[in-house]
Amino acid sequence: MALIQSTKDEKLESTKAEMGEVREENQRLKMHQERIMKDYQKLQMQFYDIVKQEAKGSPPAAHVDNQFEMEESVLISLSLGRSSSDQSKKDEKIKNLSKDTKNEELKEGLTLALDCKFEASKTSRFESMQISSTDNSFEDQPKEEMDETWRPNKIPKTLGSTREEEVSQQPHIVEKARVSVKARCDLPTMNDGCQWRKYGQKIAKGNPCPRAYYRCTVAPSCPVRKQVQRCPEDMSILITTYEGTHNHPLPLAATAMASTTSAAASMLISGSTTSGQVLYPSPISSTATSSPTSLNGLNFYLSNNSRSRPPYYLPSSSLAPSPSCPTITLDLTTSSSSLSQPHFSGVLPSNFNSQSQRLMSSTSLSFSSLETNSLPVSWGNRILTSATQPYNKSYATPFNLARQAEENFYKNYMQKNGSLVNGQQYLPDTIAAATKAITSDLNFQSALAAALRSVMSNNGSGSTVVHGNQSGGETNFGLKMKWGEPTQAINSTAYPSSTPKGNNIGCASTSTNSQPGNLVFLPTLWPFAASKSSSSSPGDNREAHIN
DNA sequence: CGTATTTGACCAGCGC
DNA sequence: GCGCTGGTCAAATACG
Repeated sequence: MALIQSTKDEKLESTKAEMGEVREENQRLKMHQERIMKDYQKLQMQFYDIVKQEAKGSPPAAHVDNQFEMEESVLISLSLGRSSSDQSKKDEKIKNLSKDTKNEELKEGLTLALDCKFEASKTSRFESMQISSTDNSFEDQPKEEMDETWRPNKIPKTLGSTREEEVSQQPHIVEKARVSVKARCDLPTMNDGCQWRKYGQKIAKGNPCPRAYYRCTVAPSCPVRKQVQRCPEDMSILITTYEGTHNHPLPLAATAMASTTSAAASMLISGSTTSGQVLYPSPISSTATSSPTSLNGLNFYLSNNSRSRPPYYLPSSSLAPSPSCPTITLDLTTSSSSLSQPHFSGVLPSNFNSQSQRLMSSTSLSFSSLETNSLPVSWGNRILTSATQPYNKSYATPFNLARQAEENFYKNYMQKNGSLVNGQQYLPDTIAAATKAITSDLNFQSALAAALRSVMSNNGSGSTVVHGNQSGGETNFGLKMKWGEPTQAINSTAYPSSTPKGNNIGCASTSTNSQPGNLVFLPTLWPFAASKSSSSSPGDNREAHIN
């Protein structure tokens, strides 16, 4: 009996102890919550202050803390190509945020920088640019292309014959390019708004991390593939390589990535075709070791830091200098000193009929406007998770009301700019549109071309800095090219031709003869969401885990 | 049970 | 021709 009693006592004691622990934990959580709420309210106050000040026409408060800064850093990219300084970018962003501004010019800027959807229908400004990709819809695409599947390894075989003829008949199509996006992401894949089905996984040579192969499943015949691989140097970095053309309407969320990659690819293509020369890059698509000094929105590197990374840095083995697949890498991981510095890395194809005459260089642009661990919302589900979860409106606390007000503010803003789908933010739109705005700019292209020519004529030594600058607040970008010592001479032949496809993410074709200065495509920007995919939030995308 | 993922097999390209 | 490698297929398996 006494034994039973003592056992009960023990249980009681242990339960009490457990309760105590739980209570303590509860207290800690409460404190944590209070702290978060305080932070939030503080941020909110700052936000309203800024909006208020903006309404008065005065500059925004200088101080922002991390959270706001993160948001800001995202939005900074909205003004890429438009403003010339960080402060002006901030101002721009603030202006953008004050949605009700009557400033038409500002609206134009917004449209230019933000709104993929608007711009798709807006043909005046970039008419010359909007060629195939926006039009590569069902109606305009030849049926054989519609049904065509991705044949990365078969490209060289098709070069000689009908393919080339097709290419010549389709001036809008540039050669096939791959766009890889390098971003920090804890998730198995970046959430780019599309639906993907995993169809394979392979261990690539030189990289212990398996490479996963995905196929777009938004439409059954969609030839778009992507490869996902972790960067072995930093496992938190995810390298996603896109290839192919969506032959179906994209969900808005997906247009973001498509636009971004397309812009990157167009830059890659236009740069190469403009120069009329082939850069045989290092087999490494590297981020530049030199930090850009030009902060005017865009920095374009050509550097010889090829040895700085192991070969497996490449997102795809086939991305090793492939004649048929020039690759550009959007590096969203660089935490540079300037938050607004974009970063691209481009891997251009070698001259495919020669022994590799190499120029140990790569092109790179940085779009790392976010802090190191931050992804655009829909790419990193961490943030998105909070965005997709509706606030519990049953609690009509001042806190919640304020939050709802702010939510509505953003919602209106995003809806106005076509970047909100089902109440969710898709910040890649931001980057995508910014990229597009940049690459759509003829000045940029000409500056790029000039820089390339300059670099070429420099014969691989020294550095060249070219600034394309258009005053009047329209475009302003810096183009910086750093050049190292090429291991071999540049081979000045044109890009090889490849699979002819209008490609919103960089796949397109030209004939063997490059067409200088011919930017051939722009992102696919569907003004509507696909019926199937529009209902799918990024969280709905089922993507397999690597490992 | 339907759909997605896994994973070994297979195929093509390429270098030697 | 052979081996290596990347990419894809498809049967088996897992999952909801």
